[in-house]
Amino acid sequence: MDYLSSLNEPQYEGVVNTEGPTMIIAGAGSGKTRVLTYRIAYLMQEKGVDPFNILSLTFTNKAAKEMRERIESVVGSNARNLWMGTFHSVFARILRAEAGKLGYPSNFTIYDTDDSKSLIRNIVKEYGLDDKVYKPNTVLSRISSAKNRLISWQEYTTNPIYKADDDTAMKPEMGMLYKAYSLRCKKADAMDFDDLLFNTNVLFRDHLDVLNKYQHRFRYVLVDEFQDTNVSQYLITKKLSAVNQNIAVVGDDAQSIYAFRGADIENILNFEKDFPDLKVIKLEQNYRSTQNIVNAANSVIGRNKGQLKKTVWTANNDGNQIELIKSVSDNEEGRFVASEIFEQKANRNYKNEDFAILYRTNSQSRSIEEALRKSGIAYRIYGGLSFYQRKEIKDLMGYLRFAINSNDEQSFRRIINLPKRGIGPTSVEKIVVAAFEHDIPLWEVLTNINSFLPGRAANAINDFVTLIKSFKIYVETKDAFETASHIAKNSGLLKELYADKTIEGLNRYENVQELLNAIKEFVDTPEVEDKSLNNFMQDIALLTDNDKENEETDVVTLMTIHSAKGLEFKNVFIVGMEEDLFPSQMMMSSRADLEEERRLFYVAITRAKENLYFSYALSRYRYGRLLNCEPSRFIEEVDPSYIRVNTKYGSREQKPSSLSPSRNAPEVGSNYARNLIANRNAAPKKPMSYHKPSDNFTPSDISNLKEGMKVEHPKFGFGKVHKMDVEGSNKKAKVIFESFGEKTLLLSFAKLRIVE
DNA sequence: TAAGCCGCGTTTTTT
DNA sequence: ACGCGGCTTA
Repeated sequence: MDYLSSLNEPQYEGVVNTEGPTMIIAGAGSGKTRVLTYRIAYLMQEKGVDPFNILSLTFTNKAAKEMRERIESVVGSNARNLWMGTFHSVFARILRAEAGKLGYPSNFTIYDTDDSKSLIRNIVKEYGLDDKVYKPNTVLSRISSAKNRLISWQEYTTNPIYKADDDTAMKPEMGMLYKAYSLRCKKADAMDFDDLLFNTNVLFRDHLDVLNKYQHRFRYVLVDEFQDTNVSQYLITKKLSAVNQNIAVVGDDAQSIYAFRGADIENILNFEKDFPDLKVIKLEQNYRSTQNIVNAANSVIGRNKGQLKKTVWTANNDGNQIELIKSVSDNEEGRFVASEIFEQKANRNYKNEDFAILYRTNSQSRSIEEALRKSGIAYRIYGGLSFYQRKEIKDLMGYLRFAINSNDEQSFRRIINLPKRGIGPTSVEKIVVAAFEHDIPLWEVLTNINSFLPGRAANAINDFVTLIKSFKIYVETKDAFETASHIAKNSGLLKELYADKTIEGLNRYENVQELLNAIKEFVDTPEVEDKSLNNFMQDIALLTDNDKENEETDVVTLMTIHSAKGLEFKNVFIVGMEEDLFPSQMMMSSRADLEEERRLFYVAITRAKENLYFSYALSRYRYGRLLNCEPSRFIEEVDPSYIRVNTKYGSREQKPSSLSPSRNAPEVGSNYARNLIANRNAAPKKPMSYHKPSDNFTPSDISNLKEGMKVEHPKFGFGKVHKMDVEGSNKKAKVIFESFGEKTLLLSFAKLRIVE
């Protein structure tokens, strides 16, 4: 095993210490992936473990794929037989195999977030609830967090604790919605993302024989990015390794950035309790970055209170200081970044692939993208609107999904009147309600439509059913590509797209072709045995754009910091370093959240190997408005000795003072003209601007808040506290603002300053 | 049922 | 800015 000689002491421990529970705390750049790969290789080669008995769980498909490739380069093609993938994909696979035990068909549909939200929207409407109170996002995240803590709807609706919480939050119907949502998913033979984990827990809880089978199959369990697991995920891995106890988790609490998704740092503490003879290994030497970068990162993360003890150090060179680039606008920021890349490529022989531009939100990519394009620098954007989220793709996928699972309500709603066949929302609602009230599957209602919906619409439905039946025959007898192209043609989707000769229309047509190409590729892959559409569709909801192969490789990478986790680049630009953008305004409510933002900052810094840039702009477009920005507090949090101000890009431009429509005269009566006039005539709106970051706006102040106090809110201005609700952890205050009237503010979120 | 107009909200990250 | 949903009208 010559590769073992390249490891340092703790790394070596992490590789060869294969028996019993192990926790590897791995600092950024400490060779974590290396340890994981070698550990698996070691298991296979030295311990003779069958790859079939090794389960390795990651959070992104990309990470899984990368690791598989790295292992393959050590142990060869046998690596293909490893159980390796994201939690969601691995357990979706197991759930399909065991679906019958839970009362699902094995071809159940996986609802993506859009499906979930639109289902919630429908339910809220059906129950006549206020959709401003019960916003799909809010409802879904409440349901999601319940599921991630393994709280079923049955428990949620009977346990008064949750009811009390929801009452305080003025959302008393939440439990009812959770129930209705769950029943509707079940009825549609569908699981959402959280169900994949929740139902795996149910499966292992209620079917000990099944649990037993997988406990023995997975003799070794490895979990990457352990700090990002939620309770639901943790319990699955704990159960699976209960017999053999061979569980290895690898993580870094300093890089936990998915608390918003239910990730629970407590898991690290619980792990020590649940596996008392745990072996803890710390990887603290950073091989990735320069001294300067490592030190800067340490100076940032040191500000967080709750971190495990760990000292990340490096033996690498000092390297350059972080360069701070100031610009006047988001567009200028883009230009500066582009010209710096251009220059560095020329002077220091870097290639495009040596650069990454990281930002907090996907929407920030626009200005950067424009600048790169103008400079002729090849780039690739990760994330954003996924290929699979585009309307035309979702439409075709809707047909494919429905042909496979004809009880899938969301697909049904999407395609039933597409192209138009004279079936409106009224008929659709009647059908869905009929299925629910008679407690029969949707498809059964559709195939017997005459007894439920007499009249004109019934004929149209019957035609639709005949069409779908003909598709189902294809699904049963032909391969995925033949089926999909048949459906694309005969559904009328392709024809409709083809008729659209606008640029967007052509794009959409091409996108559909691209999907068909992907299916063709799937069918032509020799290793794929089952070439049915059914098989192709299995995990498609779990795929994201990031998982597609990229043709061009020498490109600058643009991505959010979240997607950059686990990656490294020689040169990294962290752009949009502005207060309220990064750290995000949304996150500024409590200290716990600020600490998560800080960890995110830490992740961003530690992606860089050689050179790091911070960039901020003094103004930025958002919602079509030019907003004033201030430098992020994070810039000041870095020990100043590691930063220098870049003077090359001293701004020559004037900061734009107002939004000036630089287009041709708008058509009279057009939406644009209307908005323009509306904006001009709008009340003397104060220019919407980011408020100054001020210690006066911290949550600590508001704990002293009392009725009758005069307060200031960064957005609503001055007001008087009318009423306080202090129930549970959700403290709320009703405030009457001078210019905005009465608002109820959740105090843990509100930025209030007590005036007097 | 379809088309057209109007008004509203956007909250950040991913499986 | 932009898209979506709701509402009105043909």
